[in-house]
Amino acid sequence: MKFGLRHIRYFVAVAEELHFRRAATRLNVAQPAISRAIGHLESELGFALFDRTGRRVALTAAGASFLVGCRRLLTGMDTAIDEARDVDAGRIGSLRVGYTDFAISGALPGILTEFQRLHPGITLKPRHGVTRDQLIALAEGTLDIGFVTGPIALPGFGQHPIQAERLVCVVHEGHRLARRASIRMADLAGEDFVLGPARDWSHFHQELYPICRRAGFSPNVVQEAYNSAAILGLVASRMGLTILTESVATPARPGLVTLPIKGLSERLATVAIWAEDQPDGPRRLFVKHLRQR
Amino acid sequence: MKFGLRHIRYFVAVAEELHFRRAATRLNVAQPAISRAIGHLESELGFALFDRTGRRVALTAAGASFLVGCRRLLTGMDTAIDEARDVDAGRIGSLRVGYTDFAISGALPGILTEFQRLHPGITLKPRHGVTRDQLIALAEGTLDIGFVTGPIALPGFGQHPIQAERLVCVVHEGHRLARRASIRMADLAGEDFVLGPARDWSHFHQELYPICRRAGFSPNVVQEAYNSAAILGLVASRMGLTILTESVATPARPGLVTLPIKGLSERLATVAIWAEDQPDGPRRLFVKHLRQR
DNA sequence: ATTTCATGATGCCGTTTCAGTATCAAAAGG
DNA sequence: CCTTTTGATACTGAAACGGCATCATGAAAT
Repeated sequence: MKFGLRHIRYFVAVAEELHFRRAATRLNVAQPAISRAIGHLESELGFALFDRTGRRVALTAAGASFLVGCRRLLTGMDTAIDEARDVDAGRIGSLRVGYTDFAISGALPGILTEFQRLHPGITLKPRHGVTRDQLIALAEGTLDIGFVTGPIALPGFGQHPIQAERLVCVVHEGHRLARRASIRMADLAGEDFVLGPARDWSHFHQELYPICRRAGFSPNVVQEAYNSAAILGLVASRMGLTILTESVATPARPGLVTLPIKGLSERLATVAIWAEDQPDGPRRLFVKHLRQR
Repeated sequence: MKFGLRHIRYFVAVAEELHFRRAATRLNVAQPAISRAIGHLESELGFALFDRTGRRVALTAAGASFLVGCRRLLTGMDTAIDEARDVDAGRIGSLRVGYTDFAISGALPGILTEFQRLHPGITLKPRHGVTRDQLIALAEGTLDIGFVTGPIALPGFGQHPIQAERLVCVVHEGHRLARRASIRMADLAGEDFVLGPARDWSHFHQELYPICRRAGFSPNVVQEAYNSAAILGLVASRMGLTILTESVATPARPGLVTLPIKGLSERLATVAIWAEDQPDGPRRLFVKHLRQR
């Protein structure tokens, strides 16, 4: 097999035109080049592709068979290139997206849905994880992008702000504060708190504790629960109250009352974050999508 | 796309070895040729196929995608060539085979069955036709090979004898000759004959009439029927008697008696025949098969 | 830390391949 | 019989390609 794609292309052109000169014109090449290429191809293959009887050019049976193979070959070549190009540009591939309880209750579902619509070739692989675990996974390369509680100050990571939500207080309906239209942080001094575990929810705690301290107390945690749904369940079970973001607490649940907190300017930020030294395929498109929102 | 199959082959080799030098060795070329070919391919494609970080060579995501396309391409190329070669050699294709009533009752079914078993890639297309029509179809190129009543003397046609069958007489069971163990041609003088039409069965008639003349009579044809089954039906209906070959008459039918003819040395020859100026694909194999029987 | 080794990239040169121009030969058409 | 059309061939210059020698760099060994 001592011939190249060039021979194949010439052969297909001649087979379609059944005319050497027209094929040459179509290929922007002189006619002798075609004659030689076809001749070479035939001698390499060991059988004739065309019947040149007089000035009539016709495919032989073997030529007709070879033609379908060659067409498949050329289109296969094109699609192989296009697909590889798509993979290179990140338009095809998979993207592992981490999320926290706070992120998944906010803007993230909309972001993912819209991205999926724009880039159906990319398989999104969402996985739950607290901020700390996500940061580790990003650095290890087992996660492509994380949605975590911010702010984060780490070198080598790219970021984009997603949301900054007001904190609200959630109490059970029998609680002494349940009838109030709003509260102040100072009202919560001495109350029993239900929170996420300090180790896993460290970023949330780092936001919450200074706020409490400024209001003159330190939260008295009587129960730890491992996700926001469990926290709300324990609050409804009258184990205590909690502080969460608006979007987590907002879907009203029976037995629970959500109270806005007056005089509290702090908001809980959620940021998208990624490791800049990791190879970026679909991630680039995703970040671009975030920035264009 | 300014690259050839050579680049593809080199790329696949490097992708499989993940090592430029080993790939070069495998391809029996020097290592710089590989470096340049891959470099050229990458610059043509516009994206990297390999990550060359240090002395480690790894496929990029795009390279991995391109690799599967390239493998498909190469195997596709090989099968395209093999298939075309098979078509050229006549191992794949179709063969239009004509047959007469005499041929299809004799050796032909066995020949076709055996050929089909040996060459499953060839589609046999049997079609019925009297000798004259088959010869015309052969000359026109609408038939590849004919099984006709011989002998034929025509230039430009190849032939091969298939069978030479004894002629027998068929009478109805009530006929005056029905009890005889055998007859002679002279016994048939004055009898009513049922034969195929003179126009279509001309070759058969050309054999039969001289025989009758030599026996001292000319057959008195009272009915013409358009195939051997119809002839036998009319004989059974007591319209007359007929003369056919052994294999046509042998499957005994109720109401009919087959009589050997003594002193008759002539046999009815069936020959395979083909037009030598027609392109021969599967026909060559078929003729070879006939000659090897 | 320094040396050594392995490995891919690059410069240079001779060979091969390839395309363009001009021309030929054969067949179809008038 | 002459003209036109069309594929094949000869020759020439350019581009592609491969091999040799060498360089640059990163990993392993001391």
